[in-house]
Amino acid sequence: MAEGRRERADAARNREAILRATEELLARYRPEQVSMERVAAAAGVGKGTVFHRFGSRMGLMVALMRERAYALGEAVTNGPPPLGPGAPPEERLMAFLDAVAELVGRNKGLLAALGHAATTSSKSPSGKEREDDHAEGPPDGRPVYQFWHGHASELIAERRPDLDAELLAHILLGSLQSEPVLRLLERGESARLAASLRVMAAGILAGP
Amino acid sequence: MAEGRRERADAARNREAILRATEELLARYRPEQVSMERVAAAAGVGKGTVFHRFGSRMGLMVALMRERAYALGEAVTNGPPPLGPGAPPEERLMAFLDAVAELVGRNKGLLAALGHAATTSSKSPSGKEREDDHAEGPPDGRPVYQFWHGHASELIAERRPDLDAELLAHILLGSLQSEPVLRLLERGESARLAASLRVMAAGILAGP
DNA sequence: TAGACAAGTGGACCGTCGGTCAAGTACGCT
DNA sequence: AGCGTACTTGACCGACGGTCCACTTGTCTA
Repeated sequence: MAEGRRERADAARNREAILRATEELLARYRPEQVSMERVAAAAGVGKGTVFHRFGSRMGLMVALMRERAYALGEAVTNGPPPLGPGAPPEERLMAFLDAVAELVGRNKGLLAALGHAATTSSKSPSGKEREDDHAEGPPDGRPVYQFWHGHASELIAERRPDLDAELLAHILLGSLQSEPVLRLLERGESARLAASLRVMAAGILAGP
Repeated sequence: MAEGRRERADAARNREAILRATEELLARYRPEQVSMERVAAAAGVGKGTVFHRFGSRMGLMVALMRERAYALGEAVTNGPPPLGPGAPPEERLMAFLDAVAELVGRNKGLLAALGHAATTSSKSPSGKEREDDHAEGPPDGRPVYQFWHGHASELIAERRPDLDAELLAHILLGSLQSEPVLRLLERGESARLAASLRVMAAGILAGP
């Protein structure tokens, strides 16, 4: 891949400005109050530019999420144990859940915005696909959630092949999208979440 | 409570028509495509009537949810074991999770719509509160989710007072709001969900 | 350095949404 | 029958996500 020519300098500058503006607005206001128009205004560009760059509200949020999740993705695939390869599955899963809880805790608004974007924009009329190239994100090009889910799923399956690892991983990770849990995170209690996730993971992995 | 006079006949008829229309639309279309205007048209009433009766989109969805959850609420508080009082906590929790998974499975669209309503309507400008009286729902007047959470939470705490029962209950129940899990339910795999919820619950309740 | 062409930009515009409201309608009580 | 009031209605509102296209600007070539 990686076809086509380089990105123009002004375009890159604007992309950055939009991302940073979204970040700041998301930190200051509730996600549904962060409209694309407000983002554009805060970034000092026209609304059309935002859509040109990111395609849709969903696209913007995903791009921001990828950026945030990049380091974790790297650590998981290439980093040192216990997050990276090498440690036993249960330790890797625990470490991973800790890291995810902490990451989500530091980015409370974004997860909610992603959820909001997912339900709000019932796919743009034309199924355009932007933001596929030049993507920061997990090492491969897959969306953040799928990467996380795949990882957790594999770790569970490795230790307990008798269980429904895919679904269990969804349940574990799904809690991060639940409103009450998000509210908790907003009050800075991500350590409490991590502890409970560890309890659940331990319960699952404790074998027959 | 229960003050004021009785509900007028035409009002009751319309309330019923609106509820049934919402039900049908939710079964046939994705939640974000079920607009209040469409509901009104399908029910054969004006849009204003829908808002007069239910206050907001959220109010409508909550009313529908209450109606659906009424039987479960009854069974849990007054019914026979293992769902009702009498059985040991772990059995009650298992039975409850089974029942919830099945209920949610039969009402896929509604949960998603509730989530959508929660993020979409950032509370109506005037904080009106309708639908507080004449509410079917769990025996008390509390919203469905709070009732469910309270119940699961108590059962966990009863068996494992050393754990963070509140949070664990949120995580368990929160999975029902997660998109991937909802998609699974849409494909009729509620038994699979129930099984995995049992695994998690067992994992939590086992031990010291 | 000139100039040409693609890439990028901006904001008026569109359809739709959730929600409001004032004016009209009809129920139920006496 | 007649009255008060609860109920109904649809035009209306502001805001949203998303589109469009005339216009500007960066960059590549000669």
